[in-house]
Amino acid sequence: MSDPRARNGRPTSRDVAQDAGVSQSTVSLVLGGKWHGRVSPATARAVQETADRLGYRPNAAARNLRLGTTRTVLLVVPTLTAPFFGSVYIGAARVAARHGFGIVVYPPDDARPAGPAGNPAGSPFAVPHEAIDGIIASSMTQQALSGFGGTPVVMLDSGPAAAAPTVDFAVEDGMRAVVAHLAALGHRRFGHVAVDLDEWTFQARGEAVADAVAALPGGVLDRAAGSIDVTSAKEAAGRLLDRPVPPTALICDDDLMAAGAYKAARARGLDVPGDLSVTGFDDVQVAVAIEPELTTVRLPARELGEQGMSALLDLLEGGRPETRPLPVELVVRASTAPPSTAPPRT
Amino acid sequence: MSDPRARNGRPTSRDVAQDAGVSQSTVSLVLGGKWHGRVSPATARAVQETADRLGYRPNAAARNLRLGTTRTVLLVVPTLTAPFFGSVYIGAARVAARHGFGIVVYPPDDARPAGPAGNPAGSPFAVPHEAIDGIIASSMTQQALSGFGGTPVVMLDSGPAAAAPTVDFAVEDGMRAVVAHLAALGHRRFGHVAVDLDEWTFQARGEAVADAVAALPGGVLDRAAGSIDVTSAKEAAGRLLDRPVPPTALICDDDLMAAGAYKAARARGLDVPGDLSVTGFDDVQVAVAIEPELTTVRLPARELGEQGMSALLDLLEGGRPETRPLPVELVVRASTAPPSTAPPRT
DNA sequence: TTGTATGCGTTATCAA
DNA sequence: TTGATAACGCATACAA
Repeated sequence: MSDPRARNGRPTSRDVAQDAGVSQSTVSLVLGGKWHGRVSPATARAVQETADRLGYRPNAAARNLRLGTTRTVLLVVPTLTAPFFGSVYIGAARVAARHGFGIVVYPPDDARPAGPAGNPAGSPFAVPHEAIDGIIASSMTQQALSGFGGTPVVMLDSGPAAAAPTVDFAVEDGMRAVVAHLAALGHRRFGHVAVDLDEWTFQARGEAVADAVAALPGGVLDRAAGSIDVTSAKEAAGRLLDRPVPPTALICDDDLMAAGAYKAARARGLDVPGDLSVTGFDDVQVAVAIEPELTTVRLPARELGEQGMSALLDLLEGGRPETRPLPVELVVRASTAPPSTAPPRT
Repeated sequence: MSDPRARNGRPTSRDVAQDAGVSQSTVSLVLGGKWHGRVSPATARAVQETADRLGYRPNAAARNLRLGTTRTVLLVVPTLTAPFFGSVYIGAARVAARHGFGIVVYPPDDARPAGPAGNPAGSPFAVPHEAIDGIIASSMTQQALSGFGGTPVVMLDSGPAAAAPTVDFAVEDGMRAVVAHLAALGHRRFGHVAVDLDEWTFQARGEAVADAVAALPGGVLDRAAGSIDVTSAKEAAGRLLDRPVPPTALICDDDLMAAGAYKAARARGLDVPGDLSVTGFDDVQVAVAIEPELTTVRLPARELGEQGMSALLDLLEGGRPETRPLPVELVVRASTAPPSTAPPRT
């Protein structure tokens, strides 16, 4: 016997064929939906019925092997604990569904499978071992991209310098809009609460803030970095607030960090926005959960997913997808106001 | 020619064999890591080198077909926009990795693929068509479970009545602890801001609150339902607060809803916790992002994922996994205090 | 209208 | 120590 595995209880198309008294190819034809004019309606109906009765479900591995395609793409995201990526998924899944594709999500997080037992780590087996046609990688560092082999990849929110087709946000526009808004309110002394991650989007945000403030007569910028959580952001914001001449506005790289900035302000008896203006970035749920509601930059996450999937589809068909940065939108809410001390007159 | 598809540029083990001047089975042995004592070290090294040089990656579909197993399980979650499920994933992925399994996430959300083009909707092809060994379904309604065919399933947070092995939280204990905490503070008039979803966990929460309040001398309970978002929760809480005799404590089914309750209170000039106590459930990020920080019930999400994966592994090996509800923990923070008006003395 | 034969790329058995 | 060979389940070209 050369059959090493326990024969799974699942019926095969052969079983269906046998039970229905037809050949396996007929079953394949019928269940594949391409029997019209090739199989008699009566036979087709019979086959369909036996398949249902037996609870037949095609073996995906066999089908994939035969077809050479899985109509499945992998969405790789840096984390699942940020609601942002849920929206990216929804956008991508919608477009995918329209083309008969499925999407699975693969968050590297901290727990990568080691590959099938018995294989040395670092072997080609160590990468996600699902059968997929392509990959959409969102907001990853460049180095995280290694190991995808020859699989077609579209990168999201990873900057124009990426080694693959990419869809980006116009984050620079967003930061410029933030600074302009704050400047119009009268602010000149800014603090940038930055994310301490080596990803394009945060670097771009940082540079845009620096440039915009530098271009502002009398503008001065201070900066502190932290990780994307409330406590770390509170500390970073606190450092800025404790300077001899503190900023009158805190520009945060992320909405959650803005919540931390609120806390730093409150701990120092500062009112937001009366004594300190605060802005966020992303416009996720938390922006309207905190009080006062946050002035922030809305990132069209769903659209990012849509465009990313479209680009990948294009790529899979041999095209060379071209994309433009997605426009972002400043959402002014209640966390920004004129500074309490008059700005220095020039 | 019976090869309908474009031969993908990817090298096969045959290519490697040819290039290395050995047979395909030798390549398989070497790359499979089981060549010790069966292939000469020199040959093994040569094969390994050619494989690397050619960038060989094994075809997952073929391997899956041959092995009859994919060492991949599907984690099905109701949504990806709630950070809770990110933690569930991490837990499951950790356990999976230890056993050489991978996990992909499948959020049904609103965008299901329609199945390969040409197949009638509702056919067996309409389900997630990846090749997987098992399914972990978290916090789903019972009906969403249909269509999984004969694939082994473990359900998470879906109640003991589920038609499959299940891992649950002791949510009733959590709600009892909340009511006890509030009662000890002196509260007697409670409002339950409930989630308007037909999932076990919310039903259990509602019943536990009702029972606990009923068991409390002088306890009265009011109730309003809404969806899991700030605005809806604010409205629901507002309805409770506008009663002729409003509650002195609002028990929310979810942390995000508690944020909405804060807003309803603030809109009515009520101080939290001075005039109104508020509690949440889940203990996700937002609980410490809002002010005052939220008294809530911590759900060990990661552990849920771990236990779920362990149970599935057990199931896949033919076992009958037994699990106990996971203990939850009341986390007292700053949103609860004695009621401002003395409780009615009995 | 239906059945037979073939191959997808891999792993495992067996013979050399 | 190595190579030929079969089989996994399916979709298709082709023959009947």
